[in-house]
This record gives sequence, structure tokens and C-alpha cells, in this order.
Amino acid sequence: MGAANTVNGRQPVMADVARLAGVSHQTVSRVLNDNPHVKEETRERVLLAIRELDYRPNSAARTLVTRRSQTLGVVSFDTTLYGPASMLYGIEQAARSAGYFVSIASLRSLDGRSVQEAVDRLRDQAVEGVLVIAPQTSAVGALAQVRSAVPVVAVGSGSQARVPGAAVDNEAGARAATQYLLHLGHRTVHHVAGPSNWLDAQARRAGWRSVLADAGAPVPEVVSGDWSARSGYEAGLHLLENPEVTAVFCANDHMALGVLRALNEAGRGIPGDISVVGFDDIPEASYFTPPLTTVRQDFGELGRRGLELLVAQVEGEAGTKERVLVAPELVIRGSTAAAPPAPAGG
Amino acid sequence: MGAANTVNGRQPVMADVARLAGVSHQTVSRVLNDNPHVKEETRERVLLAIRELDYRPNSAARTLVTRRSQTLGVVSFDTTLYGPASMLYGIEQAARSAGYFVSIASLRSLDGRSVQEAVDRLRDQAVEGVLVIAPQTSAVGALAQVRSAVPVVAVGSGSQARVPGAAVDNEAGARAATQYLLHLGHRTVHHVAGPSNWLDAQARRAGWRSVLADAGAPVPEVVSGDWSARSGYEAGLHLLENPEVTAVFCANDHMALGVLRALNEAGRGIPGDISVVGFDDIPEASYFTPPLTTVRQDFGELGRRGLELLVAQVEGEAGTKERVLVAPELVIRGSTAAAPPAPAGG
DNA sequence: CGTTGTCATGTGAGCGTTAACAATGCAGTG
DNA sequence: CACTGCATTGTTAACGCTCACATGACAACG
Repeated sequence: MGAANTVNGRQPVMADVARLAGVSHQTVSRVLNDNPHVKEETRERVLLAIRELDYRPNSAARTLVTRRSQTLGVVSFDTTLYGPASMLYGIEQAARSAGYFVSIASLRSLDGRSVQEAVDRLRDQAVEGVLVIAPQTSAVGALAQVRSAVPVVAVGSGSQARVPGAAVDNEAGARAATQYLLHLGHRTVHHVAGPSNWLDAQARRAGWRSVLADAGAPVPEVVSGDWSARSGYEAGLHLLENPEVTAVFCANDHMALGVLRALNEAGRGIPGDISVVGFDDIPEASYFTPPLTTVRQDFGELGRRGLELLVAQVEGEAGTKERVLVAPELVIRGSTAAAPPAPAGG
Repeated sequence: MGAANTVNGRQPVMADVARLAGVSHQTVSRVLNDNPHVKEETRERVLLAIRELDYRPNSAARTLVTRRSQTLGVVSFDTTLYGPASMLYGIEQAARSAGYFVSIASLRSLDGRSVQEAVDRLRDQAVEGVLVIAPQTSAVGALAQVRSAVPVVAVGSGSQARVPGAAVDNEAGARAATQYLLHLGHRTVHHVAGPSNWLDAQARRAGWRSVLADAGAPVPEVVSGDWSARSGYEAGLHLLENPEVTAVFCANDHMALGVLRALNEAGRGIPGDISVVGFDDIPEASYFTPPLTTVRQDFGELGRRGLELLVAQVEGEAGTKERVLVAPELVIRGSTAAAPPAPAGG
């Protein structure tokens, strides 16, 4: 052991290790790269020298000659949100176990130029592939246009994106939620949608709508929010104006929280008077008042699957899948119940 | 304009640009590095050739010769949580505007070996500095031991860490919350603390305790949670056993959410019977039932300040500050009110 | 005993860039 | 007109590594 760490005041290089071990630099390289053509005794001498000098290979030099940076890039818009943050986390873990580094670049705005700019930034860093966490239609649209010498994979960007990627089956989740509410006896289900420029919002809305249509239930007007609890609160106030509302399907949990708050304030019983369903199953959802019935999606899994897809492309594996669809799951909690008896004369 | 993008089937290099522009590769390099000793006309010819070939400099080659990777590393434990996610976001943005790339490495576990491992991983990637988002005592302790050839800065790791860093003044925030509750006339304030191995949890608890001590108020036993809403719920159930509780200061908003839920379930009025204060001011806090009085800390700002600190160290600026303390702010909402009249015979 | 093959190791070139220095041209000066 | 000085450009050598190939040793083979 030991931590000389410098040779003549500079970081040790391969030649220093070679000299100390009494071999050529190439033999050191072989040891480092697990080349089988090295005698066991020599290998140990080299490893000893490496430890003695606390030598670390220079990645820039290696990248220069191998043309492989071992780095993947992640482009994202707002990693402050629970979903994107969890996907990023999943990506990093999967990347590490696949032997890649992860470099991040966030988007200034959602237009195509910004997406191209972020991809270029990563390209400047010689990433071998790019993952994009940007579920907005505009970003995905831009993605299809992006010039990139390396593979690009979208994570959590709806299901119809033109680029390869991993996504949750939003429509199926929305259908499950809506069907469940109908089964409880509600005449119809109102919907608090996400921003219309998000693919997920579109898909959830479409799923909700298709179930109502299939069941012959009336399709109420949609109230739109921006995913925030604040916007859910406002949507809730709006829904309160209509006394016929007995069931609400919100496009995410945060908006559902806002809706719950508006209903609570107004003295409506949940689920006695009105049932509420969310989407995402954030960790707090079971501690809302009341605990929220919601559609669980596993963001971490999504990130991991996306990364696997990208690695397969980077390493040029044959028979590469282009799209992975992860199934969400309806989680039933206390915010949903059978429809209240219809008001007399309704 | 144009996107030849390849020369003889490979990425164009500086020599290709030079040939097309009719200059030497060194002149191309000068243009790229804004060297003033280039005639305007030549510069334009070179820029044209660069665009024509869609040439991008090879960062590995540049890093190899300049010994500067333009990359900073971020070590974090769980970027799924709102605080860490926001700090990471702030860091990335500040890094971009300072001209650095950001590479991430998450911790397997919280022991010293894992911290060293993550730092080494980044070091292998030739980062010029490392930011650590790991507010646990164990991680910070390990940090002080970490061997690293590059500067290390801690972000949001309490105020007494031994490494340089940016942190929120947790004690001040906790004092403000506790004082406010006492001013409202509560005889004392109960505390739902975070995990004792987090510096923030320790500091908040210390701030709370000091105010009670100074005011001569009784110091109730602390209930500890793990930051999650679930643990807050359990803490709430525990607090309900004691009828004298009229004010609760929770070490974060998620636990406060759990407490609110437990109290709501038990039919206690908030704030009529019991006042509750949180810490963090997550975006949802104003939509809890009731809206949560809490201590706001600006995580993004924290990340930016930490990054500035690191950049100053990396670029060897004189008079570098070692620590930055960001002041939190008490935000008053509907979950707090004057103490209820003391029960007769109390 | 020469030939062939295989293992273990070394040698030299080259990856694409920047740094240091050299060279050129041209204006201004005495 | 030679001489200095400055602006502009070119030439060459690193940077630290891997790849392709060369070399040497030694066993197996006919």
C-alpha cells in the first residue's frame, strides 16, 4: 500500500508504473485491460506498482485513442419534479452497473433549439448516447429532428413518440382509473387534465375519454391544470360549481391534492360525496386526507429500462427493441367509494 | 451552412477544417480559442469551413493536452427527494453558465467506503472538482477523510461540516418556527425530528431545544421519524396519546403531512386544537389540509452557491470563502393559531 | 535438428488537440 | 536601405494511452 500519488511532483502515468514494475508500458496497459496474455507473477508486480503510486489511468488519453468515452448523456427539463427526478435516479444506477458515466444537461426552454443545444453540449463532451427526459410534445417533436451522431432514446415520453424509448402505458392507466370509478356506480367521471403539450397528459385524457365513450357515459368538459397542486385547487373550485360531479380523475397526484383541498374546504365529503383518483402514486399519496386512490407508475424502472435500451443501441446489439411499454397499476385507497344516491328529481 | 459531417467517412478533425480553409491546423485552433492574433478575414474563412464540415472539437484531445476537463462531479445519495433534486438542478444550471459540464455519481450506501468509491469514480473521469449532496453525518464524516486531488465542496450538509460548503442555517429556521409558536401562546412545542444521523435533523432539533430552554418552557420528549409522511403519521399517532400537545414543530413538510393526517383522522382541529409547523416549504405545502406554516429554504439557491464556491476553488481564486450560510424564512399559513384555552384544572 | 506454434513481452505509431517556438511579411525608423 | 518591431501564420513536439506488429523464448512436432 502507500500513496505516493506524485512522481517528481506530477500525477503518475503509465510509464511510471512500468518503470517501477520493471516492465513496458504496454504490459501495464494489458494488466489494466484484463488481457489474458500476462504472466500471473508479472500481473501482480504491476498491480503492486499501481497501488504503490496510487496510479489512475487518464481517461482523456484512453478516450482519445479508443474513441469511447464510457459516458452517456441525460437531457432533462425540470428534474425538480418527482417523476423526472426518479427517472434520472434510475438511469444513473443502471448506468453505473452497465459501466457508464452519466453527464447531465438541462433544457433552458422547451423549443427545438434548446433541445438541439443540449444535445450538442453533450456531444461536445463526447457522450456515446443520449437519454431525453422531456415528456412535452414540443420537446419530443424536436427530438425527432435532432441531428446527432449518437443514438438517442426518450424516457417517459408518452407512447407514440417517433424516437425509441421507454414509457408508461398512460392510456391503460387512465382507462383503469376511469373504469374503476364507473364500476363504483358513478354516472360519469370528470377529468382534471395536465397541460395539453405534454404527451402524458394527452394519453391520459384519451384513455379517460375512450372508457366513457365505450360505456355510453356523458363526456364532461375537461378542466386543465399545469400539474401543480395550485392548479388542481383551482380546478377543484371550478368543479364545485357543478353539483352533479361525483367522481374526478386527476392526471396526477399533485393536482389531486389541490382538488382534495378545494373539496375539503367546501365541506364536501370525500369519498362520501365525491370520489377522487390521481396518477403517479407519489410517496405522499397515502397520507393525503383522505389517502389517495391513484395509478402507480414506477419511474425508476422506466429510467432503468430506457438506459438498457440505449446501451443496447450504443453497443450495437442485434435485435434491439425500439420501444418498451411499462404497465401502470391502479392502487385503491380511501378517496374513492360508491356513488352517493342520486339527488331526488335529478 | 451545410452538414457534410464526415470526411472520408469519419468525423472531421481540425486538420480537415484547416485544409478546407487553406490555413494550418494551429490557426484553426486559434480561432476556436479566441486568440486575437488572427486576421479577421482568416477567422471568417475558418469559421465558414467549420460550419461547412459541421466540425466539433474533440474534447478528449483537448483535455489531454490542457489537463482541464471542464467537468465537475456531483455525488449524491437520493436525488428522488425534493431537496436533493432541487439542489442538483440548481447546480447544473450554475455549472452551465460557468462553462462546466456536470457528471453525476450516486452513493450505494452511506458509509465512508461508498463515498470514497463515488469520489474515485468521478476522479476516474477527470473531474476538476466535486460537489457532495449528502446531508448525513456519516457521509460528511467520510467526506473529511476522502482522498482527493481535486477540491470537494459539500452542499446542504448542515452548518458545522469540516469541509467547505453551502448550507441553510437550520438552527435559525428551527428557532424562528419555535419562537413563533411560543409567541402564539403555546405553553411549549413538541418536535417531530428527522433521522438522527442527518445533520439537518440535528441542527433543527438543537434550534428548537435552545428556544424552549431560553424561554423556560418544558422540553418534551422528541419523536423521531425518517422524513417520510408515513413516519410523520406514526409520530402523529404517538402525539395524540398526550392530550396536552397544542403545538408541533416537524423537521420537514412530509412528516408534517403525516402528522396532519393523523390529527385529522382523530378529529382534532387544526389549528383550533393543535398547531403544526413544517420545514422546507415544498410546493405542495400550501395545499395541505390546512395549508402548512413552514420554514422555507431555497434549495436551488443552495446548489448555485455551492457551485460558485467550488468553481472559485477550482480556478484558484484568492480570498475564497469556505462556507456560505443561507438564511431560511418562516412562511405563515393556516396550520398555526393561538393556543386553545387551557383545560380546566390543567 | 529445423520448423512451427504459442505465450509473454516490447517497440513504434498515432489518436486530435494545444503550447512553444520559428518564420514570414510588412510598416516604420534612422 | 538595412534594421527593428509587430502582426500573422506555420512547424514541431508533447499530452498519456491503445493498437498493430515485432521479437524472443520455449515447447511440441515431424
